[in-house]
Amino acid sequence: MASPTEENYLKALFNLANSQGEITLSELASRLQVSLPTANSMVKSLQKSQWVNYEKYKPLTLTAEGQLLAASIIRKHRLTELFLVHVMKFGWEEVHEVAEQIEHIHSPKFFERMDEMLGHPAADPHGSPIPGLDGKLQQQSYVPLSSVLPGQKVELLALSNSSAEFLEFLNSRGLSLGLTLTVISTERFDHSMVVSYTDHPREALSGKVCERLLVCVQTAASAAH
Amino acid sequence: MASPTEENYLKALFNLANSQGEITLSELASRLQVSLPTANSMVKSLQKSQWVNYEKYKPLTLTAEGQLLAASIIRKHRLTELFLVHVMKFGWEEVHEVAEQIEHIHSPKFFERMDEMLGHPAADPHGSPIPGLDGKLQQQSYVPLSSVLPGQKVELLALSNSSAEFLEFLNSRGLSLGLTLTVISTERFDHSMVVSYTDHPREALSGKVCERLLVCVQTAASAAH
DNA sequence: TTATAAAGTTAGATTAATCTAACAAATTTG
DNA sequence: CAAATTTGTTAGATTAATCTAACTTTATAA
Repeated sequence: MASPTEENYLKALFNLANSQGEITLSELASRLQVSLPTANSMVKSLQKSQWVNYEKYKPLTLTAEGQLLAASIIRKHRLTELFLVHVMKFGWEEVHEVAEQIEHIHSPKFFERMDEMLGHPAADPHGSPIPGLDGKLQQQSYVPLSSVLPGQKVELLALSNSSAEFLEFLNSRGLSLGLTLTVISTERFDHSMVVSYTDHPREALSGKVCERLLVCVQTAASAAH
Repeated sequence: MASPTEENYLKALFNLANSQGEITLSELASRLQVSLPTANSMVKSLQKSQWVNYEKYKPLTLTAEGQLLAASIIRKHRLTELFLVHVMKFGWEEVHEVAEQIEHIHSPKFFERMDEMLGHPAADPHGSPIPGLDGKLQQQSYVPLSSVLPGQKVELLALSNSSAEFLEFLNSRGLSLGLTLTVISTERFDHSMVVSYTDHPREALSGKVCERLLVCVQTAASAAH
């Protein structure tokens, strides 16, 4: 069983690998705010547990087992964030710190219940995908609403930025995550768009707003569900 | 800030004090499943943090600060148990282990939200009181329904035993925590009772059931709310 | 009331996670 | 390509939480 500290190292390695490919010790150390020798000795001990492939002076990689474990922690983190926001009415800005703690709770059931209560979400509110139980990251296929062509139906799934004001604005227009939007027209002039959705047959959104709304173009598969 | 380990020592001391008065080192050690020297050195370090009064060979006591901290951890534990059962639909038997972990989460808001969502409960499902934010234990005034006289109005607040079968039985009769019951009559013969409550003007409950239902006799104050 | 048992203490070792100082390897660059 | 810089490693120390072994104090009881 990994300690919370070890779990943080695995998480950092997973995130670095998914954004940079090659992982160096110093990147790991600076990400975790520890000294190089500390990271070095921890990496050796993670190797002993078969979670990390380590050779002197070589870049670091996670083993298959390490990836699975890391993904499960990130899954717990992102589920927690969503749970705090949607079930417990936290603000987006407040959730990270708490989620950093709750992600280390050992209880499959606790997180499966969160998952159920949230309706098995595929991504967190910032558009970062939530790994499945198999540790696989569904590749995110979000695009900003601003890049969608007129006539298309899309699902609003995430926000690229979620300040309190922006959220209030969305509330005032009846916009919430999960909603299906149909693009009616776009305006070359200022990149504003007119869209329709539940109870809103014609709503104009500024270009700035459209860039911040992350959507998924509906496929046959996603529409069927 | 107390580590999770220190918090467990404080919690054990609080619980022992509330059930035994005098606390000896060996009681503490055996409660926490650690050796005497381990408990001894931890107690010294808790003394340094001003949470425990310690003198060689003397019984242990918590300082005022220590009591407050211990009560806050127990509060978090019991709120978590209730939250897991009522919001996340865990079974009573499953919650303890998870609550032992979650009680160490540092986030006042997280637990205040639980408290709100649960309607500021005064006791956990086993009738153990939940300390308030001030660390005070409201003295529990629960009595088994079986000891209530006919004509009295009571509030169902806890269960002395909560097996799955018992809970199913309660569900089948529309009985849930928080409900107000009026005792219509009691039967000398088998200690069964007839009570009325929402949508159930006349329900007979066996003596066994009545012993397991913990209720609070309504006062003017509690009824007003 | 002294001998034995129980409870508490001290000393010293271990493991995990961290650090600084000193050194070595690899990489960058003049 | 050799010098300088960056990166990685080793050695050795520290703190928290734990242990066993040995010893002391307090309590029990013959």
